[in-house]
Amino acid sequence: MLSNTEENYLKALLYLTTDEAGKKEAGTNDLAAHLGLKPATVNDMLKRLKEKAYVSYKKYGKITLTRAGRDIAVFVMRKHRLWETFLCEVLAFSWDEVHEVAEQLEHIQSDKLTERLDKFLNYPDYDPHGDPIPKPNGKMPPRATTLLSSVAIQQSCTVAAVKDTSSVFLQYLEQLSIGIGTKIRVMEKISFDGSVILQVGKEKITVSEKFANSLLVD
Amino acid sequence: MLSNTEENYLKALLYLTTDEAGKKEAGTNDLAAHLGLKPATVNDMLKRLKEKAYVSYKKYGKITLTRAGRDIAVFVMRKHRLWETFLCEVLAFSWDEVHEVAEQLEHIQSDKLTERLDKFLNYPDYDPHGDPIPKPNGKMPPRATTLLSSVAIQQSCTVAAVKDTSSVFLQYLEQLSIGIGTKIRVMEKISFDGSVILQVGKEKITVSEKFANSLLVD
DNA sequence: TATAAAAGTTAGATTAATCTAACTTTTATT
DNA sequence: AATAAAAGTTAGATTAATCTAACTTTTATA
Ligand SMILES: [Mn+2]
Ligand SMILES: [Mn+2]
Ligand SMILES: [Mn+2]
Ligand SMILES: [Mn+2]
Repeated sequence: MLSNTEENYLKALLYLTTDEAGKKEAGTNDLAAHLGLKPATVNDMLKRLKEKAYVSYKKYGKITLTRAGRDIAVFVMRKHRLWETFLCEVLAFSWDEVHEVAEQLEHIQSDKLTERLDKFLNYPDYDPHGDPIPKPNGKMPPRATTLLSSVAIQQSCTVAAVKDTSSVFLQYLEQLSIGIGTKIRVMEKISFDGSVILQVGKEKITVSEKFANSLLVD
Repeated sequence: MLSNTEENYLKALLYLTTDEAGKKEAGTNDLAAHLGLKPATVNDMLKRLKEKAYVSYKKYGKITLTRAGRDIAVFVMRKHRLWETFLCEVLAFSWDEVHEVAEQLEHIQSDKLTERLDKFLNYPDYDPHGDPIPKPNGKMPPRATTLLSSVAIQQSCTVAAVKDTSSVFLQYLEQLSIGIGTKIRVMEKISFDGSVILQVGKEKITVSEKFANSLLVD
């Protein structure tokens, strides 16, 4: 059985080598930065994970997850997102508070618990941030890919996910009464700095380009 | 912040030095046996816990929890029992399956989670085994103390708690349709071997002395 | 292409948690 | 009280996970 630490490495690798982080390959430094560790530390751990056949790489080369490694990482991600959903929907946590606790809960080892939790939550497809929750077979519901910034003027859309899950951003969204499912109409784009003027409910608000690049919509 | 391991030592000490285990004092060997470790290992850890002022003892002497140590142990126990209750009541686990998972969940660090869980469960006083759940202030609801074996003939009583939480016993109780709250009438006691004949619902059943010493009643 | 910068690796150290084997102190039994 | 047994401690080793400092390889750029 894997340690929490090993699971965290695999999860970080999954993140770094999938769409989310942009790139398809990950190196020692990327991992170290993502996990808040030193490259030397990561290098040691990678040797162990390679030994156990969870990752694959050659000296000085890029790192990829093996099938076994990816399966574990996906399962940890499944647990993380199910717990985040539980915390929000059942225990009334706000969406900026759940991540830290889910980081711990994702390591609880009990298949029965995971499956019962999934059932209790009525088999959700997305977590509170709009991220897809992997199914028991490892398949993922489709992830929204359209950025708010790419929506044409006068078009309407629905918030599907947040690309940035930092507390500051999530709390700002809260303040603007924007959440998953909120309808937004793009009114105007300012060429000068990329700002966008949106219609949200009865309110007209102006947001930055950075903001418009951090929201995914349908 | 304490490691899971340290929390387990403190919880074991709480158990060993309270009513439950009979004795009031605990030694290195007791602790080692209870935790499935070697005395040498426990000795090392005790030095660290003493250093951190969670336990108190002198060389070759008996060990006791300090106020700080006991507070932590009680809080871990609170979490353990709340999670067991959650697993049974909300996720439909049976009472012989919850302990193992609760052993993991009891170490999740989030006061907010604990308090929200308590609220969600409607502030339960007892866990699925009839053990009292400590309140946030550390106070415990009263624990049942009457053994089924001490109930007089022709007296009726209600099952309040199990003294033995092993799977075999819990599953046996299940099979006999006996759970917390079940009404039992003591019909007869066999002097030869201490067996007891009980009336449970419409059934008349005979149980061993060991059995009668493992159930607590009101 | 030569060299500097970035990325990755190795060596050596530290801390927590565990073990075995040997030793010391306390307690129980003759 | 003497001695045997039990309980507790110490010494020395191991493994996982981390670090710093120094070194090597790869990549970028002048
Ligand atoms: Mn984690
Ligand atoms: Mn999430
Ligand atoms: Mn535990
Ligand atoms: Mn219990």
